[in-house]
Amino acid sequence: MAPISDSDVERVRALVRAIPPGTVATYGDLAAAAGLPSPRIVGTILRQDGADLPWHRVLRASGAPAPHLAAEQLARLRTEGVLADAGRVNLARYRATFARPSS
DNA sequence: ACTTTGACTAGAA
DNA sequence: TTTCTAGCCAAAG
Repeated sequence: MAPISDSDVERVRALVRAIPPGTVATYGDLAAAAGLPSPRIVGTILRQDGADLPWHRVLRASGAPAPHLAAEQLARLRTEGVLADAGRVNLARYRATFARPSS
């Protein structure tokens, strides 16, 4: 399968940077907006090149963060006004909207 | 070249 | 509601 191109990486990085403070996005949202075939790719990219991004605004589809990041991530979100209930954010309320490769 | 891993998800149980 | 399963797909071993 096609390796992740540099342009894909940059596209995802730009999208993450574009998530407004106080809002969040899911891996699936980013994958769709970047035109990637699977949300896993977004995780792979953030693992490799996400250290300098506001990665704490990226959640799973359930509204909960990835398990190994939960503590740190929820703490950071709290400081920008994103409140989590029982370890999960109310996506209906905080989710940022993305322009997708339109039809 | 093959197998396992992982910052995922939707659907079933 | 939660946990489990199957599908996913690039990277790492």
